[in-house]
Amino acid sequence: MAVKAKKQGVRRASVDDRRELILRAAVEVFSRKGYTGCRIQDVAKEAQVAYGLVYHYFKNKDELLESVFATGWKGFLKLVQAEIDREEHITARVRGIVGVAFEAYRRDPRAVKVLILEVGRSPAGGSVNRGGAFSQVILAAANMFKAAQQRGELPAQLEPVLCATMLFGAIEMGLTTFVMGLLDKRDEAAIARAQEQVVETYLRGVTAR
Amino acid sequence: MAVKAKKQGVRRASVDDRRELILRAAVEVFSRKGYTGCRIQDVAKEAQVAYGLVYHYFKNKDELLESVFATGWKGFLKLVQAEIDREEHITARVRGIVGVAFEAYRRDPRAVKVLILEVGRSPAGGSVNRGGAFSQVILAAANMFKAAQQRGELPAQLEPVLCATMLFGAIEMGLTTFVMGLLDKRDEAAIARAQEQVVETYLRGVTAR
Amino acid sequence: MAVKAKKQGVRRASVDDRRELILRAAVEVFSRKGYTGCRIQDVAKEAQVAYGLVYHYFKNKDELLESVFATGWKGFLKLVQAEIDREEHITARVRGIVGVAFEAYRRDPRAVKVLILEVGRSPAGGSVNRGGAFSQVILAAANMFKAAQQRGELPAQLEPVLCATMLFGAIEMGLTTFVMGLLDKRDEAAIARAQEQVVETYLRGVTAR
Amino acid sequence: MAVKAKKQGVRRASVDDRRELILRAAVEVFSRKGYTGCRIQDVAKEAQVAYGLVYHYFKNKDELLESVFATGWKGFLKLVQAEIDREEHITARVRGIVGVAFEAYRRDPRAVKVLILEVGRSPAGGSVNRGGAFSQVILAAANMFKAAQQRGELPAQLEPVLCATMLFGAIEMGLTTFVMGLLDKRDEAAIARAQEQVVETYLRGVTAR
DNA sequence: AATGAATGAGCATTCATTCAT
DNA sequence: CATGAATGAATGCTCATTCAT
Repeated sequence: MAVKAKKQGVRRASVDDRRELILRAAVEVFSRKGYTGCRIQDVAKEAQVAYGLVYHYFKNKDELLESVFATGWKGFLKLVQAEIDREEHITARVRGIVGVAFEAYRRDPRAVKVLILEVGRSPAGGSVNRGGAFSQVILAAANMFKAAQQRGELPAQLEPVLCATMLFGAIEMGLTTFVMGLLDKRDEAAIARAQEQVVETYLRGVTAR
Repeated sequence: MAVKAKKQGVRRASVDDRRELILRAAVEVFSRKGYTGCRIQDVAKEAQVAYGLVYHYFKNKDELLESVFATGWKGFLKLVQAEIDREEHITARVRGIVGVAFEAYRRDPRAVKVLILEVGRSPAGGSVNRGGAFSQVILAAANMFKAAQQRGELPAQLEPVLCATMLFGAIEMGLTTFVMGLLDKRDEAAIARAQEQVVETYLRGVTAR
Repeated sequence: MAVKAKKQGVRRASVDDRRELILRAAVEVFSRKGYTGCRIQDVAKEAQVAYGLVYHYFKNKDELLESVFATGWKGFLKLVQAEIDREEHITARVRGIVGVAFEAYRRDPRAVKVLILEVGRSPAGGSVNRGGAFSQVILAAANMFKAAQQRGELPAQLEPVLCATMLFGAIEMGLTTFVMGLLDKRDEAAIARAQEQVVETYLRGVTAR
Repeated sequence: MAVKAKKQGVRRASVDDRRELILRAAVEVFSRKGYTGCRIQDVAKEAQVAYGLVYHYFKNKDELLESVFATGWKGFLKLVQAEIDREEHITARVRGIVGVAFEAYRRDPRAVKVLILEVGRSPAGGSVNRGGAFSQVILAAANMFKAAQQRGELPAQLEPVLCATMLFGAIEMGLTTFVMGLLDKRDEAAIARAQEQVVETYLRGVTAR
């Protein structure tokens, strides 16, 4: 029985691996060629699997790309949520959130590039979910800001939703500076400085009176 | 000859009208369906001109979309540049730039939506030019910040390029809040408050020490 | 103006020709390969037009095949209707209808083969219309039989709808005998005898008491 | 050994059950989606067996469908043959054949629908066998009619093959009236009347002089 | 300049069939 | 026997672009 369980485990793992393999390949191709340029064939070739297997794991192209977002976003969301839930002063939480984002970029810049450049773009169908995923983070952060206001850690007159969108706007654009090549993405120190400046500027902006 | 000249004048005007007509139609369709979903046929139908006429005025689809950006961006850029060139304290200029962006949104939300959702996000081909257009504004603003630092209006330790990207990030996300429906886009007062908050937060962030 | 009208006429005619050309080609391929085996490419090749042109005139494969039915059926329907409307004894009308069907077979056996072998078969969508077209004839004939009953030309206890379906069933099977090769389709005399037998048997069946 | 035999017996029965199960599922799906729309996967799902198991019992899709016909047809054929072989007047035999067909419809309308809508109508591949199955009944009936003519029960000038095709045409169309919804398939009395009319009309048609 | 019919390469998607487990 | 993952050829359909009128 242990053996059988193990076998099933292996099989399961194998299945997950395959799916994961294709997903990774999709991220790769997607980040290189963008949404439109990404052909299923390229993904299959990149993953070194047969053409039709992609359709074994994903209903269609849209769902595949959807999953790319969902997966990448889910990981990010989880980490961000952990920072949001941290029982600390709002400044520490904001620092944490920015840190999570920059760390993600350092670890897998291509995945972040996809998330940054393609979120909100797509044929009608998918946009809902992606927009939804994005909204989710915004609203979670907005709640965090609202609570902070009630604890007196933040000026009451600020609109929490705007605080949230501006935070992620600052992060996004901070990273975009590297993604677009306006600053050198291989310069670790520059990335660190950018992170610092995003955090400090944002915090001063929302807290200083 | 006068008659002929007049005729030519009329014709030219007519030509420009046609071009303009198609361009406007492209913005319309583009904002509705996004880059990928925008078919030449849709544009022609929207402009109520014949299919092939689009190819008289634009070499191909890419050039058409390129022109959409160029035109929309050119107008925006001109106004932003005017604010950048204004001989005033950096805070006034920043206020001006944010004002220009929000005003543009109030006047033509669809065009702004296109600019926001599609700029810098595109299949390989056009990215250069569009990215270029975007970079242009960033770099112009970066220069403005650098000069402001030299005049002592801004802390010297800030990276000017990041100041610029963060400014536009804040603006973009401020507007995105409405584009994505997180805040009510028909609520004029909310838009005004958002503008105010974006400006104030940003300025406090970069100036407060 | 006359010239212009002529030109337009020519253009129209040309357009109709193209459509017609493709339609004929579709009948040809369809009768050879059946519904499933009929590839758009084959139709295009048969019509000697470009692949995409088929989609210029027909929305998709289904609509093309739909049109094949509609066209073929329309012609048949018109002739049958003429017989139905003839102001004569029911026996003469029935004779006329059978004559129309057999004549159509003599003239274009392939088209009749398509009509006979493919009616009622197809992906869900199309079947409705084809079934509808078929129902139309049945119901028209049923009305004819009902009127005949009221004129006392036919026993009152017969169900008119059944009279109609049985008539066309007799015709269909009479022709099927040749389509399936149970009787020699090149034997003109055999066809004539079959027509005779279908008519006589059917009429005796419904009239004799 | 007894045990083994028993086991084999059980296995055989089980095997037959499995085969039968798949066959039934095929009829089901086939009647719902038609020849083209019937995917192996659908059949497997309907039978609640694994995808590949279908290929243990049937060489390929064609053979599966072939078997559907063969099985359904075999049962029908057997009953029809029994009526054909009955040592009675031709009218009684015809009555019997019609009765068999209508009874089959009452018992399993879906299977009859498949037989009616798909027999003799198919892509090249399978047509031979299916057409063959159909021809078989026709020819058997034709022989019956020929013998009846020799016994003087039927006019000699009738073509026996045509008598046979017309009989099955009348039956087919009588049932088609319900299959196509021209008459209410839930109205038992209507079905009975239809059967009556088909028999009487046909018999009067072929016998009355 | 204006029209829209014609072209065909490109791509997503399906599905019968095989095969390792 | 049983399973369902894996394969890839086949094909419908789209849409940018050209061209005759």
